[in-house]
Amino acid sequence: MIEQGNPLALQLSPYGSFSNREQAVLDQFHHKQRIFPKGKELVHEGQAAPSAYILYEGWASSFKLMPDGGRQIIDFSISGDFLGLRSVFFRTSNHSIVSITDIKASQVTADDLYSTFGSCPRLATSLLRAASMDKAIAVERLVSLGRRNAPERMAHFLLELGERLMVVGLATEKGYDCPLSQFHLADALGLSAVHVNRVLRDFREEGLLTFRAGRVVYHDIEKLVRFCGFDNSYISQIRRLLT
Amino acid sequence: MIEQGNPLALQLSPYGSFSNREQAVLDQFHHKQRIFPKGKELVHEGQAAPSAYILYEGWASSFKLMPDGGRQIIDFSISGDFLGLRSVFFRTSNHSIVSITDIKASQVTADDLYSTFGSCPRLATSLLRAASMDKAIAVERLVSLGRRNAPERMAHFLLELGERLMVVGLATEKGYDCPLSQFHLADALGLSAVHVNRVLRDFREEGLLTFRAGRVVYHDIEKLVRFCGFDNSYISQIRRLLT
DNA sequence: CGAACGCTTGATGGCCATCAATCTCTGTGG
DNA sequence: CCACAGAGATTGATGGCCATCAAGCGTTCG
Repeated sequence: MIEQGNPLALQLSPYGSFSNREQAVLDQFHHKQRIFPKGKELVHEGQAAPSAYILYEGWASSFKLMPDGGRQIIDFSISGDFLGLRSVFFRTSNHSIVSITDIKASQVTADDLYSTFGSCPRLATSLLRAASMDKAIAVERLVSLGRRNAPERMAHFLLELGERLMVVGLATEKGYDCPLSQFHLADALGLSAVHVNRVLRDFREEGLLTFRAGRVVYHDIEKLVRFCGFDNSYISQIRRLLT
Repeated sequence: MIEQGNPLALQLSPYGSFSNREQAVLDQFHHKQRIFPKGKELVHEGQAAPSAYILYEGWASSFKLMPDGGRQIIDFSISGDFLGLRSVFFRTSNHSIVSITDIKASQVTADDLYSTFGSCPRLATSLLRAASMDKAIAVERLVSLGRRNAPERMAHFLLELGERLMVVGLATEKGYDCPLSQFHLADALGLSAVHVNRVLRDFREEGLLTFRAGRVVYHDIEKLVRFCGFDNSYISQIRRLLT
């Protein structure tokens, strides 16, 4: 029942399988996809953004700029994620969204969404659940920034990312490809890029994991999990249903 | 059209006025309210929580406990807020919710919600919007923890709280009553209680604001706003429509 | 009246930001 | 084909913000 080539369906499918009609709506979104180049600003903070996006391939980041030029990355988006859902309900978004790599995405207007809500209420519920998980991730990031030190933050973040990528088939228990720079990590974890570098070096020297040349390789994933107290239940609820 | 005595209606009303029928549904929730004592655990992390709550009076906090005994407060809930919406869609919640004061709240079951969605789709949309704003607040907290120092965090937090309280008529431009201890502030802002104390002392000595004996009094609110770069647009969208 | 809780202030130290310099790699234009 | 620029990675030195430890105070409540 699940179309393998549709990551959005993959992300939503754990919440129940879809009827033909619902599948058709999902595929309709899927076929409207376009290509956006790396560095393209999809949503600008403070500006009206009448449409959202479904991301099918590539990476994007949502962030907020500080008056002093600093940047706080709220989240990274990967294959199958919804972008800018918030900006559909409010007039303006409170953060910007920019593609990190070239991406394939389809634009979804507010009207698309509202009509979907009307004709396929179960899809609406699925969306709500996806949004809920979105918030769960934000909560975990909050905990990281508030109560974990730099190495714990890094470990937790990289493990979480791996779990999310595994849901859409882009990671194994060995590791995953990751186009993020150390600056990206720094801005997401509330650290300086210099310190990110040191933490990654320590991880390498202690045989925990290697992040190099755009690839994350686990060396001792269980030690990592223990070290930062990673509990994947908020993500694996999904995976358990998939496999 | 707005019933003055129903804070939930007050919080949702900015998104459009309600029909009689919708108002009736809201009032139905309103009349099921019960009293819970201070310190009551409404939702326990990791446990099934089949129902959510609508808070009508008093304060609550949602938080996550760390393995080392530390605590990260995710958010405080005030009059009119929805509690544990997440735990309705997932089997388990990823954080606990405990009342800080005695509270009046009504329990809302998952079935209540689903049937509301069916009969009053505009209420469903209102809820989605409320949840969206919830996330906006989480995002602001993320930015605070990631990129602001202690005094900026404090100022931003107290201003945001004031704006939220003003929406439900519990704050003026002079200040507001606030039952939070310095430990609460510390656990929300990712600081130690000792440092919270020092920051508040500095605010007092510099004539910015006074937080004492359960009351926050602004002395120079504009300087505060400038100091931490507070932008209330994500909350005031609501207030502007109310007044 | 003692205990518990929250608030307050001082002293010490560690984590991580900041500044600065070097190195690699990639792409680009002369 | 090479020189050059620019982005990202790496390492060292210095210092500041804030955690931690410790002690004393006021208030509330059983």
